[in-house]
Amino acid sequence: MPLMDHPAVQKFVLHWGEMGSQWGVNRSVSQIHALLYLSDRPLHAEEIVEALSLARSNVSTGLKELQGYGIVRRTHVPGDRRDHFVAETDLWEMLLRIAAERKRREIDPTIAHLAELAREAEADGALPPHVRQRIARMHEFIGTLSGWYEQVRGLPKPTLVALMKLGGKVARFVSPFGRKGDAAAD
Amino acid sequence: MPLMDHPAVQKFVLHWGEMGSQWGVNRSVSQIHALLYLSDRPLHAEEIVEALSLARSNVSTGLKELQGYGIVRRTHVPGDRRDHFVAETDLWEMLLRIAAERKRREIDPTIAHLAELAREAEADGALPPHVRQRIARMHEFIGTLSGWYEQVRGLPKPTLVALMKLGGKVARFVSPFGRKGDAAAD
DNA sequence: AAATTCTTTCTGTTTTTACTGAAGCAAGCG
DNA sequence: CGCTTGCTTCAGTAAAAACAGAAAGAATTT
Repeated sequence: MPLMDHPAVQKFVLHWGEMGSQWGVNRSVSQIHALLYLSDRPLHAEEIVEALSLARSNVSTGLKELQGYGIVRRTHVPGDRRDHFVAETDLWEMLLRIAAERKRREIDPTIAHLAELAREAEADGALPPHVRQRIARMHEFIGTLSGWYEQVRGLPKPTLVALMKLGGKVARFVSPFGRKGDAAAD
Repeated sequence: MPLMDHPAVQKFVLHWGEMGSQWGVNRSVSQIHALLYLSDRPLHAEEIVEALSLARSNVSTGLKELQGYGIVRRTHVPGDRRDHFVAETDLWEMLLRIAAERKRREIDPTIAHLAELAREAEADGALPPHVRQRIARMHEFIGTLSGWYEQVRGLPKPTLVALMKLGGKVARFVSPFGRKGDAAAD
């Protein structure tokens, strides 16, 4: 029984496609991803074509994109020449990879661009000081976020999970003036 | 001298517009936002029209959207009937508000949808167990992230900044006997 | 190496989204 | 009031993105 025949699968895939498009990801791409996520075995392109009623070419492009994000990978099924595909099922891993790739594609170039702009702004005497300052602030801000991500991405998953569960409580480890090591657990 | 006459401003606005569209935000909307961010005084719609060469109606819609995100607000300039607009300049505040709004619009409905799906999946005997499990896992995962956000958003800004600067080092509070990749190095 | 099977790339079409200009509406002013 | 000014909504148009089908390109088999 094909996966898509289950109403729950159908709905999941449709919603995931919607979500994607709200975040700047092509709807077909996120649908393919959703389908693979719910599959417990590697699928080949033709199966995806049938499940989602997409053109073969479209599926090919979509798979490439997903592989670019590192959340889908090709595998081989013994005795079958066709490429098969599986999605990352560890959701932390998935999130971190998507984040990494979007950072690489969008954030890093933005930081570079802002750095360049900040340099130019420095040289431009006619530029109002507040503009210079706001560009610099944005540059710094995005840089800080980016640096934070770089650090967090390297943490072992159990640590991430623990931190997340801790939520706002981590705040007690940091006090505006105090020492960072002041761990007053309750 | 109009803001947009400065090359740095021009470039900033264009790049910000690009960025926006990659994240599912209308290019005009993010351009308007960029312009207001760089302005040190409230602008009225007509000024934005001229600066960005957009239709008046378009600017009106864009401003409404930005107000919806809570990152632009209307002000009144004494002796002028027209509405004027200023952008939030505190970047933390900006980020948190955008996050809050996107959560409200996209994440919360998704969680609700997943909850509904999970219920249905429970009842559907024909549904393969691994599908049930993966839907449940996704539901839980997004719920956890969402809960984390709710906690973090409430923290005072200096605390946020401190935590961010601390980066991966917060890990030592949660896994005292650090593991691979853990930020053991000072 | 010819034929088959599978994948990717390319081009034209469709669909969606963004945008404009006009019309409608509201508020303040003469 | 009725006129002016400013804002929003709406409908048609333009631009952009997504998509399908055809053609080309690899790889494998015979």
